[in-house]
Amino acid sequence: MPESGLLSISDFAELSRTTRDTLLHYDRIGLLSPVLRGENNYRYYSVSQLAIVNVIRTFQQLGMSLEDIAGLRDRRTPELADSVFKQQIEEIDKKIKEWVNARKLLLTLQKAISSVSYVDEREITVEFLSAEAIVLGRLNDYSRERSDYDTLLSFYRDVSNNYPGFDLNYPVWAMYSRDKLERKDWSNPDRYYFYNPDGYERRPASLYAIGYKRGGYGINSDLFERISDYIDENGYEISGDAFEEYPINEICAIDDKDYLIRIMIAVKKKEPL
Amino acid sequence: MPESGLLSISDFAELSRTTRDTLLHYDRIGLLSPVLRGENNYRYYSVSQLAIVNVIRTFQQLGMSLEDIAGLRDRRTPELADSVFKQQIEEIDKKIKEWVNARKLLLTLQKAISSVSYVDEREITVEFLSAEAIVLGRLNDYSRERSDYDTLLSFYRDVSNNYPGFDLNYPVWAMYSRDKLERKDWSNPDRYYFYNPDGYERRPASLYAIGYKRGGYGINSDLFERISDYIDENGYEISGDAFEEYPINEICAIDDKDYLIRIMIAVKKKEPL
DNA sequence: GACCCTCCCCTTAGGGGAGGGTC
DNA sequence: GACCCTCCCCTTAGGGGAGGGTC
Repeated sequence: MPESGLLSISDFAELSRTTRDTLLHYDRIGLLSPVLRGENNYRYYSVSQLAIVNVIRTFQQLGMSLEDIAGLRDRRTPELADSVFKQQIEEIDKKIKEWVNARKLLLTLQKAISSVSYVDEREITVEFLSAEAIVLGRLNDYSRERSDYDTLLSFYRDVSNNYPGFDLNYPVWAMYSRDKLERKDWSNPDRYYFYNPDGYERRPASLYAIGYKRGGYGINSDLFERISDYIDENGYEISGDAFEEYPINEICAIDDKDYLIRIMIAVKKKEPL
Repeated sequence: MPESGLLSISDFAELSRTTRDTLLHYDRIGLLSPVLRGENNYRYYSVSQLAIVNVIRTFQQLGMSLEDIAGLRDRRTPELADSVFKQQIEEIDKKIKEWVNARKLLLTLQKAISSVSYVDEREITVEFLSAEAIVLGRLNDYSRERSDYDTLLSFYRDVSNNYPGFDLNYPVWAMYSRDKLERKDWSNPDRYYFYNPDGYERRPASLYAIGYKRGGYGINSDLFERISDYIDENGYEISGDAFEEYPINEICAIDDKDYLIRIMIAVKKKEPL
């Protein structure tokens, strides 16, 4: 017969927002046992054990193993608890930062996709785009690197070494500099970049001539030609760099025929002579 | 011989901030395989696979199983990715809220402990305390409940039902109402409460006569007497409710002889006649 | 010497029954 | 009928070798 104020295992599980199984496990490993076993061998927990479960659960959330938690329990003093709680708070602040970063990544990926949900690939348009924060690599050195892939690899290594705080989570795109474009040379990108809300550089605010094309990586010269012709024929001139991106890529498409390339060339209206 | 721009498994692990073992596991279960196997059977990854690993890792962080992630990969389209990313962002917002709540709990527990690190238990003091947010229970009904424990249990059930948003993570303390104190009746607490930064009620700002005592739960009348005598002898009078707490309790002490009870009685200076 | 391969065994924190007793 | 018990088997995401080949 349960004493007054004692809780059966299921009632205790409900109030502590855990499961019966979890409490059985805690009892088995000796982490938290009921204050009383009835004559029927039933487990009875006291209300004051609720506070203990909550601390256990919070420490678990933080990635601590039940073994380590039991270790802390056996050595607990006000001084130890004070310092552990302070450390845990710092851990939580780190976790929150990680989640904020993960959120920024997902938002960037999602914005890339939704930005092209109503695109007509046949059209070239001229639009004003506001500045976007990016991480921009060094000038690619094709005299030293064997291929596009090697320059890309150098970019990753560079960012990895020079920006230890930055996750390299974001898909990487290619920039072509203005003078190259004016020579109609779009053979090799000059720099790599990726969008990142914490980046120090900017894809500048400007008018951009924007064109799209379906297909896998690498085959872009025809699209450059189309946009270039459009610029010439519509009274614009190149006024800055070009940015080449794949808003639809292997992350959200299986077949590379479905990939979508977008090239944006900074332009301005030609001054009348 | 590796082709240009391809990465060995260890290099790829380093750049993608995972481990070799993890990549071996992904390959074994068919989640992510290298683009190429060398003639020596070595695994070679391409740089564009980095973006994939990052998405996998982010989904994993969110608690998705590798099996589910592989399922998404096999059905991926821009539309699906768009909606999954949006859902994930909402998940992250929930997680962040959970961490913020865990942080508040730890901070409350830590503040309770550090508030008594330099306490002299023999002294009664009178101090001004500012208001603190609390969750305050209904008036305890001792005609219906069998014991202290039952009233406490009712409190938990009440809060659990009426404040579904609130975690019941915080240790619960006891309030004694003013009129009871004036009759020097400190037999049973009138309400229970716990500190919670989101609570709607307040422990009011006031002068409080504060006393401490070592020992386990329940034996408090001698401390009430001491504080009451101090109030009478030093020209104060009771001006509000009393709050009874155990800043040192089973969470941070093993032996209940080390527990520390604190009673705070709201007082004011007696008006001269 | 540093790196790669394929087995194969091990772990944490429970969840899911089966088979039988208790309120 | 709802709840409790014990026993036993199962899972996910890798980590840790051992034993042998490759750069």
